[in-house]
Amino acid sequence: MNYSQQRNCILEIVMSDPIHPTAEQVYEKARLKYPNISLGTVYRNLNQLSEHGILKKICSSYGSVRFDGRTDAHFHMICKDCQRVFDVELGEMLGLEDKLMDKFGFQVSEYEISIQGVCCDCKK
Amino acid sequence: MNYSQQRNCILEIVMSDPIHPTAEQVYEKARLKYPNISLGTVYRNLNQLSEHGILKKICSSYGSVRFDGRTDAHFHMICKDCQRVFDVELGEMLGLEDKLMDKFGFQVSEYEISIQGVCCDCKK
DNA sequence: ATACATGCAAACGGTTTGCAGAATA
DNA sequence: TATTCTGCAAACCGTTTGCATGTAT
Repeated sequence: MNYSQQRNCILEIVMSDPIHPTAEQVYEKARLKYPNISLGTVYRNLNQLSEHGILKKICSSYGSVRFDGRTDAHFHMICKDCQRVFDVELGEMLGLEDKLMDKFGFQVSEYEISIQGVCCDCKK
Repeated sequence: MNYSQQRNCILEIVMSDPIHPTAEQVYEKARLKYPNISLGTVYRNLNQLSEHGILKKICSSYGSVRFDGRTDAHFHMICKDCQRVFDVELGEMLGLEDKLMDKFGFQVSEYEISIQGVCCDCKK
């Protein structure tokens, strides 16, 4: 990958705020700095960054794919009302990989835990 | 929901074989019994059944949404090579819901654990 | 100079929807 | 009879891609 201003901007947008944005949301933010940036460029860069393991795709049942600047193992909680995605630390899952290898011979490379429910804000 | 032959057939297809089929795969199977069934009908029914909690949607990063006849809590392991989806029993996750409520006030309604990696068949 | 990235616009593919007619209650 | 469901086809929308131009190395 060569350097590009646009990709750098896109990466910063995703890394700097853990809102787990959609491509469209990244596009809107990127346009503040690069008014002519195209949605295609945003998609291309988000995908490239994911393929290089710099970002991670989050697939939720609600609409579009989201992108995550954190690539270490952690949970995601998705609120059914506001559809925000919250990070949760791993804790309980430590040791899981070994168990799956022992029992199934399944070599875990990454995982994604999506917990749906209602967050404390929306519950009010 | 009124009874319908097509919906019943669709439900049986998803329930009877834990392959976690896509809508397209359900469509192909349903056409064996109802050659004129439309893809729209398959989608409508899969979504209705999911909304009623009779089936569950599985969203994988690989292409289409998949459907699961099991609605109790369990893991999914997705092979990066063959893209098959395997069921794994819960085990380690028991107690998670209480922890999330205590710590975040987050009311879990359901969750989906997607573990990506390479299964023992594909590793060969 | 060469490879890579961009903006634009068109294409793609999975999914949804409007409609007229058929099946169910 | 009133409601729900179906098949069909068109629309939809998030995403990808081809192309000519611009930028990085």
